[in-house]
Amino acid sequence: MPFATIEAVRDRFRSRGMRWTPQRRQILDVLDHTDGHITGGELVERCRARDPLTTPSTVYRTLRVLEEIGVVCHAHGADGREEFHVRPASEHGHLYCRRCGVSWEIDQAAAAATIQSFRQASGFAVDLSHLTVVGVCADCQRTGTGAS
Amino acid sequence: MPFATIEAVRDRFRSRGMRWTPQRRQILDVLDHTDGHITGGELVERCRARDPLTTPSTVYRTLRVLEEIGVVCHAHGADGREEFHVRPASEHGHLYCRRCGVSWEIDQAAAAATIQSFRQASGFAVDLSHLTVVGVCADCQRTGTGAS
DNA sequence: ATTAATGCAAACGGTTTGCACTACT
DNA sequence: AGTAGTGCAAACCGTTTGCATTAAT
Repeated sequence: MPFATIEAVRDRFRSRGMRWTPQRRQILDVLDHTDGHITGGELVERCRARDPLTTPSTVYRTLRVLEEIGVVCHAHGADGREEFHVRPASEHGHLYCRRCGVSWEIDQAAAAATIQSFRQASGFAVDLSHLTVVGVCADCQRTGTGAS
Repeated sequence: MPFATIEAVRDRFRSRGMRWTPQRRQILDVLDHTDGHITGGELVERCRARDPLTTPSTVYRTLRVLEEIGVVCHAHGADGREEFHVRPASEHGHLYCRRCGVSWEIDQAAAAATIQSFRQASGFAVDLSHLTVVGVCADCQRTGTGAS
């Protein structure tokens, strides 16, 4: 359950004079079943699986609104595409292996040293949910496949 | 001087059966005068400033080749665009403030704690040149402008 | 009734491609 | 001469927009 409840989000919409529509409910429902993050395209696809009439514009527009009201926030993945994180699911970043392409979540604990070091050095407040760390995972280092 | 010499790169091309052209020399020359990183679009622009006939396709194709032979490598900036780093200019990442939009380089020293913590935790080898850390800089935290 | 949200189709920006032509080796 | 590289224009992908229509309030 990434965010409190869908009803709470609905009320958040209404209290701002925005409307609650079946499409928005659908999107929220998919997000509610999403673990951590999702790209715009993936969200469109998953919505289409439930309702083939889903259109990208509605999905992207809703995502923008959801970001405004603090339900999601977006970062850019290793390939440059937008990646939406559901909040307040525990804030996290991503660790991406450029050899095997697998990615893992970076939770608060794993990022502690990173966040701490930037705060200490320059007072910079790292946004963990925006963090994508690229590199080579332990497995790929061992098997030494592929180029630099 | 981001890389040894342009001549060394030229020889690297030739030794692989690739050709040395005025366009490639131009691109290398611009990269040689680039401090740290540059986007594809910026490179096209700067080349055009010297030779208005420069075309994007040639620039992007050359960048791909340069990455193959290890002269540059690319990451994705905070906005998702490709950012090319010249090597072996000291490897570095970027710190980007989402309030004021300013960005700073993250050098080896500044990244030490981050790199170390990931290596220790999971043996992951962080690619510093691919690292973009987004957050809020000390100044913007103080002046508290804008929203989250 | 009002006006926010939708669906479409077309535009967008950054990057890539097919192809005929040019020019490096 | 042979083939890698160029320039063009058109395609591409993910995302955004204008506009007429629909539907939540």
